[in-house]
Amino acid sequence: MVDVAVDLVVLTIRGGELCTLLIRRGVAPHKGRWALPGGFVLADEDLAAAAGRELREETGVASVAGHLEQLRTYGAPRRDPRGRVVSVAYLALLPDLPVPTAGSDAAVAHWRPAHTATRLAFDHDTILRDGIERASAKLEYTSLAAAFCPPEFTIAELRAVYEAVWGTDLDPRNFHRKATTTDGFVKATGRRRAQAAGRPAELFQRGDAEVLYPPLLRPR
Amino acid sequence: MVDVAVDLVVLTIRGGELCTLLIRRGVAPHKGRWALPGGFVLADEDLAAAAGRELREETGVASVAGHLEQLRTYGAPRRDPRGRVVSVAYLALLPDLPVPTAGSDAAVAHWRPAHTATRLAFDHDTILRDGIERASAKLEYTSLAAAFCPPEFTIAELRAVYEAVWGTDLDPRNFHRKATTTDGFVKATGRRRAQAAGRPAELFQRGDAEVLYPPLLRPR
DNA sequence: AAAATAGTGTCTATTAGACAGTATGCC
DNA sequence: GGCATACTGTCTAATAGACACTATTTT
Repeated sequence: MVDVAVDLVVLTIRGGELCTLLIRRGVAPHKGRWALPGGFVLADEDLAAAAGRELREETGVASVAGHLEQLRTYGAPRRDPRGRVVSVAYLALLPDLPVPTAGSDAAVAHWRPAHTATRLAFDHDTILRDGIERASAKLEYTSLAAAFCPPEFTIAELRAVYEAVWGTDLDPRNFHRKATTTDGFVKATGRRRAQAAGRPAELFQRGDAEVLYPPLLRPR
Repeated sequence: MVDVAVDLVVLTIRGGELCTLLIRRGVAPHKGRWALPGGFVLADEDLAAAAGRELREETGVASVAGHLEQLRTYGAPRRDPRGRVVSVAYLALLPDLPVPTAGSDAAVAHWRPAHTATRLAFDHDTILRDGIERASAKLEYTSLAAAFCPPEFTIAELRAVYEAVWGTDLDPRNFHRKATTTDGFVKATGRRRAQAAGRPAELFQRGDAEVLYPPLLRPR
């Protein structure tokens, strides 16, 4: 008999950088260390429901926008000094929210750059790494990048998602062509949005396709 | 507090068909139904170790050849009528073995066609479906197809893996070119193997690359 | 007009898909 | 020789990457 927890890798794009939600632990073990948000699964609760509940409690997000999927399960016998805890990690992708750190929990959540976040509690370094790698891979062959964007977004915003997650620059012209011609990726709204300067960009919504074919591969 | 189990989606190619290892349950619940092999994780046992142990017990395979990876965790509150059981599913890919059903367990394992296997115990229909989908997807962008083959194999055998898993025919000439020119996919041994008829095929080993770039995409 | 950002068009290299043709074995 | 399978070469269409150029806004 073991305890089952869910841990959350919550990713968003803030200021052109991939960020993850971390909480500072107020109690032992690993008191004072940064950790992924999470908690124990309730007696009669589904795993995905527990992940959604923790996400709401930590971020205040209804999670209607964005995306939540199971990442991987971590169950090394001594990963938690309190005893045997098997943790089912979930990956959440969210648009940059106006209320990112409003936690009803005692511990307040903070956004931290995801690529450099390290020395986390438990095995959360590994879980975070796995989450970033999953997100990077899924941007290639799914339309999931739009989960980082508000309901209506410009092609430049969509490109910024790829650039932040992959840590590379992409050619704006070629990206525009790929995004707008790949079937089901984005849907034109006809509306436009004015920037600080320059020609106003057309606004798009997420398309119907889950899978991009052909995929949008990372440059090697 | 819940029980944690591992369930195994064990896949191989037999007679040009994708097959999965199933056991007939001898005890309630779901007595007499077909089910994925699996069992409970021991008190101080790592999840991957438990999966490897179950694989050995059910198949007698040392699992040195082949491939074993975590698939996904299934934890719906009422998925097991005995109580709360969270199951961490693993996916194993094996070459067609001379001793496939030698089980030291009371229940004997049998190979069954994977694509048509259905009406399994618990939520094992879903787990098997997810395992097949994972294998199909990973053939596209990894060199994992070789895990289905013996240490030395012909390009035709490698192609048969793709055709069995994807359920499609591939052009032998184009596949040969793709397999032999994609960096790190296969390594020539210089040896040949005589068939029943026709020119003997060159024997290859698995290459160093984990990831295929560019990928070998399923036809749509 | 200058600057800035959005978007289109064009050229080239690479790759996938179709398939003719050649190589090398067994009967 | 006939047949079967392995392998190579060639043509064409689609796609990615590089980048010139046009469009539409603010200052």
